[in-house]
Amino acid sequence: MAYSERGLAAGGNARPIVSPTSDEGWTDYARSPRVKTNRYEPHQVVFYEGDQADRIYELLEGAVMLYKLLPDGRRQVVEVLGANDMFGLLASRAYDCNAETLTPCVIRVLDRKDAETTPAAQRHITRCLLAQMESMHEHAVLLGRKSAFERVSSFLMRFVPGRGIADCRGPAGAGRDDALIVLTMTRQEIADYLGLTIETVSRVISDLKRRGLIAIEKQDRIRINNVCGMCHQTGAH
Amino acid sequence: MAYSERGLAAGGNARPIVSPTSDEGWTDYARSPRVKTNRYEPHQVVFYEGDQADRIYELLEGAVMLYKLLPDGRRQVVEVLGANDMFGLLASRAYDCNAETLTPCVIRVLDRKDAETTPAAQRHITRCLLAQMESMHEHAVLLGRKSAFERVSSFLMRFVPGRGIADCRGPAGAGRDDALIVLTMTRQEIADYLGLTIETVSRVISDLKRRGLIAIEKQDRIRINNVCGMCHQTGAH
DNA sequence: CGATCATTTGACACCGGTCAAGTTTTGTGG
DNA sequence: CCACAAAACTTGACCGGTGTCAAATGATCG
Repeated sequence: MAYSERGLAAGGNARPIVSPTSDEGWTDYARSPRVKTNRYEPHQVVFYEGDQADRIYELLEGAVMLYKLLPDGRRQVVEVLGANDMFGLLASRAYDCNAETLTPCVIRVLDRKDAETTPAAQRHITRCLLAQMESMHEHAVLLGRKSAFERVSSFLMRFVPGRGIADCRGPAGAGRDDALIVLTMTRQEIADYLGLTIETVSRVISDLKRRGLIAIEKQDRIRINNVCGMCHQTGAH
Repeated sequence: MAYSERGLAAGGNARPIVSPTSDEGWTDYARSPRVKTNRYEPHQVVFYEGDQADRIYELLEGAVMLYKLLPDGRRQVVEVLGANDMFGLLASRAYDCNAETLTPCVIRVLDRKDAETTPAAQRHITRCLLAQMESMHEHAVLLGRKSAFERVSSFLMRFVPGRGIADCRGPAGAGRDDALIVLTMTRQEIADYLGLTIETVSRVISDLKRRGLIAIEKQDRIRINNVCGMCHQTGAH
């Protein structure tokens, strides 16, 4: 039995594990006997590309990345998922990606057949897919058309809530316009997500620091000193 | 009234316009009074990014591309769709891409609300989304990690049915292993799809020709002389 | 405090972009 | 069917942004 399964079986601690954003009776689903909720450690593999795909997953807490490998070892992280995202969804019999946690995670595991035959589940899944599809489109632009600077800037802006989107309301008040973001990915993971090398990511971050746009408080805690200024580095404005 | 709408309103010609691959009563949907079927010319815009998204589209015949633009004019084609694909699906209120026909097309136009409330439509939409998501993952690998040669080779292999997939059965018979493919995209569109410039696409194609892997019969008709050989240029083997 | 791993920095090479001709193909009108 | 113009594509020369390889520095954890 995997650690993650024991984790909850034993788990007497009362932390709620039901998704807060339940829409239209979706969480009724969780009452099914075939639904389990598991805890995962950081950097634990949820499934491998090619595995028989008879389960689908709902990420309740934490962050998960999906990635694909080329035979020579090149890796591309194709999606980074957050709370309430679903994954392991597919058209074919086998998963098309590897799924690995970035942080400690709480993940609900559903039987694929159940999910496919429950209308409420269907709606929820479709909604997730639509949102993920939009992210993929945006990411295709990043991978196909943006420079290394723009890629890293776009990546950092992802973590500033409410900013950098189409209708960005600009800085909240007058004066300073900064934000602290906490990275859950290593430089290597960021590089594999942005289609760059680790060295290039590192160089761009150092350069942004040198130019005063950001400050590195800890390796994984970055302060953006001028959110608006950073936004103009993304290529989207 | 747009040309495309008149096209069918007047259209007395008896060409069948119902999708051949109807699953589980999905085509019942087409009987709704709010469903129209339109014809489009090549390079006609179906909708623009930012347009109010109250319709969804089902491509019955032809090919459509979805693309996004950056403010400075850089373009990324994010998806190339074929018969039975659906598009204009979204999470948000406005389309996130531009949609433009590549060839003459027959497109069924559905009311978004209708589609959202019809279970059979839901299933069909979800199925399309799942297939499109897998393509997007594959394309992210191409954009993020493949060389220009690998990108163009992968692109060409897309058009050889049954080959280049995971379980490629290899050449059908003994002896020659060639295939003729007909491109529906210009070099510029291919470049914008593959995240390259038109010059690089042209150079790679010329090089493949020089090395005898392909032959250009007409600008848009390319013969792959050695499908297996081409496949090994894609980076996937 | 030392070992290990992650990250940064430097030097250099090369792939693919840019700019600028050519050349071929397509379309139009006579 | 031909002549011409416009568009699409190809080719060449050059350069710059990223990748590669190697070493130094910094973080983490026993």
